Amino acid sequence: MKIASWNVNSLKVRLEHVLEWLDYEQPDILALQETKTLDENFPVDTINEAGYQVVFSGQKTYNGVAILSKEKATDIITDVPKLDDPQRRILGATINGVRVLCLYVVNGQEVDSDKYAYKLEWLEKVTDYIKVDHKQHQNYVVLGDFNICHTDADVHDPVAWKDRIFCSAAERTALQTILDLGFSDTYRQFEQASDSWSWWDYRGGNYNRNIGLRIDLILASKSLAEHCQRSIIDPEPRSWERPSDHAPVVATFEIEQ
DNA sequence: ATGGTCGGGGACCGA
Repeated sequence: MKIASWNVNSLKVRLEHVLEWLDYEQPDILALQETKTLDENFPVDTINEAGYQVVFSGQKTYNGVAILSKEKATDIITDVPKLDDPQRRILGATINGVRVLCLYVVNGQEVDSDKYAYKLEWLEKVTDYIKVDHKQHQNYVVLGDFNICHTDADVHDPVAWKDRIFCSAAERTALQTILDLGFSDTYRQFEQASDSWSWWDYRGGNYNRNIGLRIDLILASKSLAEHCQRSIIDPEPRSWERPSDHAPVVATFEIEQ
């Protein structure tokens, strides 16, 4: 079972990229973030014609999440308890017995800003939900754009980024708290090349200079993680014309479907 | 060599 995640930075602009990528990668599940698409405008027919079903939670201009899957998604959630949030950043679904939680974590702008406080509160409420929901679903994947660099290995310049947004102690602790519920960062289960990033700033030719961050993660529950055979970042679509600033990430699990 | 959205200029958000 191949499970992927991609922040597409507007599905309208990136639809052809998504279709091209689905065609060659053939994931069973693809979680999208930053679709920036109202539900009534979601390209359901085009996705269906590509062989995928889809569920989504969108809004105008900002945020928006979706889950594409070859098999049917059930038990859809778009919100978690105690988080009354108009921002569409959360989408949970069960597919082939695997609970999938797609997250577009709050950016946070700057440490100690109002948005930073919202980021930490948002993470706390989502973590509370995962803790409860995981008890009912052994095979569980939390994936998406986390907007957190877990360790200095996930940052091109840890000195410059020290204690800044994405790298603050409170953000890293929040991510560790999710991992401590029994999740594994599948990417780090395998030996990886150094300087491997999932996001590169559009500015300054940063992709060609390989200056970036690893902020797009696929976390798997213990029962799934022990069957993870591969977890990679596919940088290729970042080199395509008019790309998303994020690359897709992919994890493969050897499990009964 | 800053992109996307909304809207029709430029502000806002992003990471």
